[in-house]
Amino acid sequence: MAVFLYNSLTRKKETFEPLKNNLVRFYSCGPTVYSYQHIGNLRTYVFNDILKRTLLFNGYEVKHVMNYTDVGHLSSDADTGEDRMEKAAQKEHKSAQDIAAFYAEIFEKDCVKLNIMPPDIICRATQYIKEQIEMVQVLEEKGFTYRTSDGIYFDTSKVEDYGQMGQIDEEGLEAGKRVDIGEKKRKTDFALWKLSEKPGLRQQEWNSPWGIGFPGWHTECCVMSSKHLGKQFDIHTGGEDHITVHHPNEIAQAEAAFGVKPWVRFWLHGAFLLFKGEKVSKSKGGLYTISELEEMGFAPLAFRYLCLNTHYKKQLHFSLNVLEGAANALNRLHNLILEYGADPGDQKTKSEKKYSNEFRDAINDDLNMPRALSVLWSVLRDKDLDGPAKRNLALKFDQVLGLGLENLQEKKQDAPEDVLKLVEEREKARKDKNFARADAIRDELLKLGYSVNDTSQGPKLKMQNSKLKTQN
RNA sequence: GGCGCGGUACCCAAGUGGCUAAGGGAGAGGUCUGCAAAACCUCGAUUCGUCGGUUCGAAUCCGACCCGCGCCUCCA
Repeated sequence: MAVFLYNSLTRKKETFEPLKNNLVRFYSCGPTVYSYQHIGNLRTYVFNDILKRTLLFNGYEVKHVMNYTDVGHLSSDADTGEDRMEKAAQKEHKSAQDIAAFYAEIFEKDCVKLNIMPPDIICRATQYIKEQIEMVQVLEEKGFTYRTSDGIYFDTSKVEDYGQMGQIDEEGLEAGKRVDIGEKKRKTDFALWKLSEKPGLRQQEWNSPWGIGFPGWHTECCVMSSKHLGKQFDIHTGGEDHITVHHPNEIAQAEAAFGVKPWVRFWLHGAFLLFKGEKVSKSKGGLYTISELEEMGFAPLAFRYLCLNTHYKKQLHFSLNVLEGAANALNRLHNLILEYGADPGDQKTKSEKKYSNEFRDAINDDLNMPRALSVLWSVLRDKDLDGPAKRNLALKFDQVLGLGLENLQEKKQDAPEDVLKLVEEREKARKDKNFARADAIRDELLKLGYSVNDTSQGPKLKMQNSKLKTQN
């Protein structure tokens, strides 16, 4: 069964096959670690994760590399403006290194909460300065660069099909109108090495053949990916904003430096998450972090469910309303799985095979998770399957969905003493048919954050997820 | 201005030429329950932004128009 993926490079859905045997070499553009990652950023990493899990599900081996940008990402793609790491360091009175470490750690914790599998290798731009300089030297030797007073630039006119992926028509670019292109020859040219204006002021600067300075943003991905994945590899991903600037620039310089074409076979891009009808930019602020959602009583995996419910290439209109819907669905899913219990019977029925195939077809069709979820719900509704069989299938599907079905456990025993005491008291009241008292205790427990459900096996205590009633 | 995406029920969202237009959430009714909760059952679009066209047949293809959004500044 083949995996079909939409390739931004060809703008078509193509059959995926690795270049080398069974190994998929996969690079994803990571965050610039100068601030918190909001749920919009995180959506992209959920997308990376389902791609990776789908490949693993299909029996491929995956080598996944991701970077942290911790230098040189300027506040403008016109190659002007401040270095965002430097700016954040100044603002928070910390070293750039500390800023990077601090926000990287938070990002990693958020990924764990979202069940995002960690990359095999994480690399930081500042640890590959030497290699970046070497790459610029290669480009210089091959005649792809020119020098201005503030740095070394890549000459995009030397590349025949520059910007193919972004369908860039240089005449049509508005950049020249809105942004000073400085001494660049063309709007599309980009910095490979920026010289420090006054050496000694920046926290992060290095010596180079051209003078003290720092690397341009686009070089790091080429250098780090080739170091760990080779000079040609299978998949490169990122957010949809990279289709027009960052990735065309990477392609141009990598193909120029390495002499390979295509440098990367498949380019996949995740669509943005929108809030209140528009995209949320960090500069405007105002989009939630995972921690903030947790404070509102939402489980992080509810957000993952929400991401899965929309195809990755389609923009997702986020609201607390919609998140609550996802939280309810996930809750129900968890309840069902808990009810089914373990103990799998091993005989495979016909319908189990049918559902497995349907699921695989869905995920292999350009990661169609909404359809995959639909298959899951069909399984849970099927009258001909018993509990353990349903649970079995659900757990299998969850290898890709990552909704935490495997480690579900009743959460009850860790309730505080006084809560347990109230539950006991309530049971006594119920036995005495003192239902008024029993109901009063139930209300009391609810205020303490616990709900009690009476079942044939006695009362079940549940931590109450304070769910927001509708806002937005 | 250049490039691109989308408009499917109260909400989110699959489906891109042909069986009854997936699925989830919310809602309504019912079973169970001392009452709840959970679970289960039943009911929700003769219709897919609008208007034309192609076709035996279109939500799906073509054209025009209306609306919303993204990238080309920051950002995933």
